[in-house]
Amino acid sequence: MAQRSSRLEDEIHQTRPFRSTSQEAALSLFRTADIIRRKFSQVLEPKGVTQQQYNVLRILRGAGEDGLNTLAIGERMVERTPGITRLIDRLEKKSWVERQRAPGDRRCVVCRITPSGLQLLAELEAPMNDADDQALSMLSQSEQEQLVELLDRIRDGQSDP
Amino acid sequence: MAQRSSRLEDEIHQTRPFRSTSQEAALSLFRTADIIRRKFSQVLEPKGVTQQQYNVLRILRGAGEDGLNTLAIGERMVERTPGITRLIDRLEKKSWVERQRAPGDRRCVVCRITPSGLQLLAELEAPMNDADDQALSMLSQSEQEQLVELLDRIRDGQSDP
DNA sequence: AAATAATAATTGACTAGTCAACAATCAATT
DNA sequence: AATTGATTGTTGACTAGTCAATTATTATTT
Repeated sequence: MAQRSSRLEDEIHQTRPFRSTSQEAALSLFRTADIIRRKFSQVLEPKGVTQQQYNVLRILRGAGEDGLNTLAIGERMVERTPGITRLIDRLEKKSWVERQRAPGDRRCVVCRITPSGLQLLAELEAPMNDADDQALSMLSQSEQEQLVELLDRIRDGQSDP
Repeated sequence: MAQRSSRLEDEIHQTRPFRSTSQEAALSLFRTADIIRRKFSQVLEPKGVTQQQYNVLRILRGAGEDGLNTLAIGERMVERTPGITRLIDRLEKKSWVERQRAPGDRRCVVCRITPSGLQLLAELEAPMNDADDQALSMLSQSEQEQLVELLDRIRDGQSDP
């Protein structure tokens, strides 16, 4: 078994080696995700949007004029419903989203993106695409595909979330 | 160029294909990290520790009796200092950590793990090791190393954070 | 020695994610 | 028709991460 010296050990000033590659991989995953998250935030913050808000706006753009209710938005995100409710509170306050009690089933709240929300997304499209590309630019196309495949298999293999 | 059908597209009910593999990879990274984070939380929550608190406790165990000041803890984490301060407030409240103004430089606050903090880490060691291993168990050793290498290169390639 | 700058840590105000409890509405029964 | 039960969404209380501003101490300069 090769005794590889680890980049991550230096990064976090860790003196002891990792117990296992699985531990290193998990930590590596967390740190990499955090760093890329931060990069995206640099694009979004000047516009006053957070990453989660941006996600919801894109989901609502995809839903079109029919809109989506709160639970349905939650299904498309990792987050639980209480968070979504308050997140949309803030989007509504900024007039990027509007809410309306569903006429058919008055328990449901239909959320729709507004024209100014669409405008915001349009302005963010190019810089966000650039951010994606830059964040992964050090990997070749086939390496990126390799990465996606490994990550897919990890998510696939998680027993019962 | 192969038109691969994407697992992630199904997962988030996305109707349109990803704009690019880099976009898919970034999203894949976020979702995978979140899912594994959640798995770890299942081990930690019963003990009343959060993941960040657990990280800080391990850092302080590594520092030994000399302890570490607040800024030094921050350097070993992704987080900024204000977060660390309040995080340690909570660890102190639960008697897992103690703080003391440094005698030499009274601006610094030295944080040390307590015996009950060490006890907690000892109890968590085995289940956390299992969680690491289970989370990555669907990948072979060499695939895990491949993943670590790809992730290292991504972090390495981020310009100036 | 007094004034200024630099450093360490904290507080305030915000966004966010989580769980538990709750309110409102709809569906199904009796 | 009135009660029970399920679904949908919200609120409360907590942990967390972020930025800007502040305090306390130390270092440097005049």
